[in-house]
Amino acid sequence: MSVADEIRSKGRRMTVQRRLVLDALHRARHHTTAEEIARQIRARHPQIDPSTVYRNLEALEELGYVTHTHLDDRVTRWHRADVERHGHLVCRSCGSEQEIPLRTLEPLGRRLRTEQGFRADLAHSAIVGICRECAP
Amino acid sequence: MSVADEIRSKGRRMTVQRRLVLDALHRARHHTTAEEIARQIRARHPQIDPSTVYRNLEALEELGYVTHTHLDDRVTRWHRADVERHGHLVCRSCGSEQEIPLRTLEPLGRRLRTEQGFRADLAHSAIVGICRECAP
DNA sequence: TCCACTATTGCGAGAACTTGCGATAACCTG
DNA sequence: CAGGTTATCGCAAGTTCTCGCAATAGTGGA
Ligand SMILES: [Mn+2]
Ligand SMILES: [Mn+2]
Ligand SMILES: [Zn+2]
Ligand SMILES: [Zn+2]
Repeated sequence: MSVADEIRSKGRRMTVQRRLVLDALHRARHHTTAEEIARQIRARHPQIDPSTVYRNLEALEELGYVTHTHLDDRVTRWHRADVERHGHLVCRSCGSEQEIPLRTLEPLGRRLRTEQGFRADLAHSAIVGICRECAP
Repeated sequence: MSVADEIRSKGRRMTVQRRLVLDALHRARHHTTAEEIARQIRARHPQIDPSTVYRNLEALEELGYVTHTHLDDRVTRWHRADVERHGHLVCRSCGSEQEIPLRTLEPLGRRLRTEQGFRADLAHSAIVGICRECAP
């Protein structure tokens, strides 16, 4: 079953706008911003409103094709849901970003699960701190 | 040395606006939003611009009197720097917030420190997930 | 192939900040 | 306790994302 058929089977619709957002996420290697996706799409299709891009990212996330993470403070980063998940370390001094395997974060996940009954998504927000180069 | 003197000794100035922001943070028990602080101050001093509140929160953070955390996605929460730090668990289903002692997060902090040389600030961003009540 | 239903769109307005700028007022110095 | 320096302010405009609404266009069924 194609993605379009899957989407339709859930009572949603496959529009040209939705397809374009999905394509843009496929072309992007890593996490992109909604603004960047909107910029790319509007370069060829200026009539497509940015709000449509934001709404489609949300819809595609509900449908399970897309997720988002938060790297530095404000911006939301979007990416396909089928790429391997990983955590992020962000240096608040130099801004450098580093990926870490989820395995490193798992012990904390297990602890929160058993002690608090909380199922943590430890890849959702980057961990902020000071990187090796910036530490005195 | 008073806070005002400390601030002046760093080449900054103690204005009525800055004092009001500091007072508002002192009155607030926990994390507040910039908007809430601006609302309180403007109730008595309508001529004070919201942008002044935003700029003062930033300045007071640089000066070391204030810090911020991120609970759910969009809003930044501000609080005095001298209150005890703690982590947060936020449920993405029901939105509930729960505080957890930093002690729970410390093992991960040590691991990131030794394996990556990264000094993590694990209280800066809340951990997102599904709480006990919302889990099936 | 045509139709009715309604998910989705574009647009305008709004929320929540951010930024540039000229005016104001802290503050240090003497 | 003036006077000059400049940090800080208020204001206006810009940015990024959100939301309500009427028009449009995918869809499944006839
Ligand atoms: Mn932050
Ligand atoms: Mn998020
Ligand atoms: Zn760094
Ligand atoms: Zn919950």
